[in-house]
Amino acid sequence: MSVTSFEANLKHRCSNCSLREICLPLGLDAEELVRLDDLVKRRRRVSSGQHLFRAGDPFQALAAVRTGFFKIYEVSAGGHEQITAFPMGGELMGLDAISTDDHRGNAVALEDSEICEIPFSRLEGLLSVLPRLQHQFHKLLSGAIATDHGLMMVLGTMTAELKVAAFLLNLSNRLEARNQPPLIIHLPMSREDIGNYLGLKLETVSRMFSKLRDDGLITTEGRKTKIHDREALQALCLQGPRHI
Amino acid sequence: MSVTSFEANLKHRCSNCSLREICLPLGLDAEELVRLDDLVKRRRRVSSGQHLFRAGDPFQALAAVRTGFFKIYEVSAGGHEQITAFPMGGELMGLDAISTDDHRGNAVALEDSEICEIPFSRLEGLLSVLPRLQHQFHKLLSGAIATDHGLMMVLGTMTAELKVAAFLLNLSNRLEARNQPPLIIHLPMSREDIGNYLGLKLETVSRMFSKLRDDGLITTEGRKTKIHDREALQALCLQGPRHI
DNA sequence: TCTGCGTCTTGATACTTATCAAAGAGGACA
DNA sequence: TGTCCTCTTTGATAAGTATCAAGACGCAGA
Repeated sequence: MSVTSFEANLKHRCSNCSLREICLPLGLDAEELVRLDDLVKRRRRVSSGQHLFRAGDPFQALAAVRTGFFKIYEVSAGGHEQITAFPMGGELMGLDAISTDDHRGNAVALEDSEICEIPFSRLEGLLSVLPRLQHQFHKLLSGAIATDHGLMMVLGTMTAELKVAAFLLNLSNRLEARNQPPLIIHLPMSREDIGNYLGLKLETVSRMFSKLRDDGLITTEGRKTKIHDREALQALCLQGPRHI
Repeated sequence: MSVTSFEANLKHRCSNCSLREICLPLGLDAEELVRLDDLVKRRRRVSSGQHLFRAGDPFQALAAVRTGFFKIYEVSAGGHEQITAFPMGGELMGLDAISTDDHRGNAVALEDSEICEIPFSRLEGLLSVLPRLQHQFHKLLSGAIATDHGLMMVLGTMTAELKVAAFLLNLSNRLEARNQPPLIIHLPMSREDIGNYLGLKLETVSRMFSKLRDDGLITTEGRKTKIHDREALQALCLQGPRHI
């Protein structure tokens, strides 16, 4: 197993984490942060291509992405795979497992990554005594639902071109929320992964990248994508197919 | 406003509710049930076609469906609507609003319905002192995420015929979980609603109903649908498109 | 640097679903 | 009971995306 632990030094604490405004610590005071830090002892590296958990694994802990990128996919009874999320820094993985005590999704690192492990039963204990942490946790759960609804909207109402545009804008916005350059996107996932996520085939994804490039909205260099006209991308998503 | 209150008599208590094994009360003892009942004072009727809440409304309470059927739809910035759920008895509405303090979705009753209103800030207070209720609430939130992932799977991987088959099976399973006849489905939503939910046009939905009927899997009589061969429907969903 | 292999792009064609159109069925209300 | 209106079904055609196929590109390892 290439998933290794590394020491919980000062750099690896919620109180110092650059993602604390996005993740569980949001809104906590210093004393509460200590309690949370005490819980989130285990930080782990997950190297590119490694699974952090698989469907059927017993659920014991949530995982927050610290650095890197993951993909979460589920496999239907019929064997079809569907990627349900591409979690990045500050996002929680495993929330859907609370209801069954087993993981439903599979989590794979798309690049060398680090995660913080949050033992769930201990977290629930802490929630009871830290109302602000409880509320923030509920906000994160609720936000995950809202995010999923956003993807449903994409899957249900958009054409291939709009899906890809919305996908790039989504990444751009999430980078911006993390104070990273929002217009330079290094996609860690393949065209096939993007297609799976968006309900498209990889060839169609590739064509739509080409179309957006030909229309001057983006430039592409393999997986490195630059957004040239963010407003036009947004307008495209807003207005929908041209004929409407 | 046709949303009216009715008295909280004995029949309208979590402890006597036929849905208590599906809803928030699951796993609570008698004493805990009293505490929850105390919270869920307000029961309301919502007549067919009425909105219970709209996007933008301040979020103050969750709502549990007691009887009847709702649809939840969201409107994108571009004005496209997407139905994200058809909640029925025992299911919570408004979970996605916790993260923003405003509702994102719109809830409309598809038939005369009754709901239980759960003031959210008071609920959070109660969760802190009732660990079992807290855990059940987290399970319901988590289950909502898992349900959404199931819909993503449908939207992203299935053809029109499979989508409709999966939709009917989903309803059938939910009826069964409520001890209602699982093979007789009275659809309270239009073909257009079903299509919106599944990412299809209403004509396509109609054609797929006809196809399933011609294949002997169901019979239809307007919105009343009977499942004749549940196993075949399940097999259809499992195996995917014939050519695979 | 060269080779090999997986990923990506592009093209031609087939298939699925949307669109446009019209007729039929069902329910609400007078 | 009859009429109106909405919803549903069905058909013909168009559009969008998948499929099949081949070549280009890029990266890892020799």
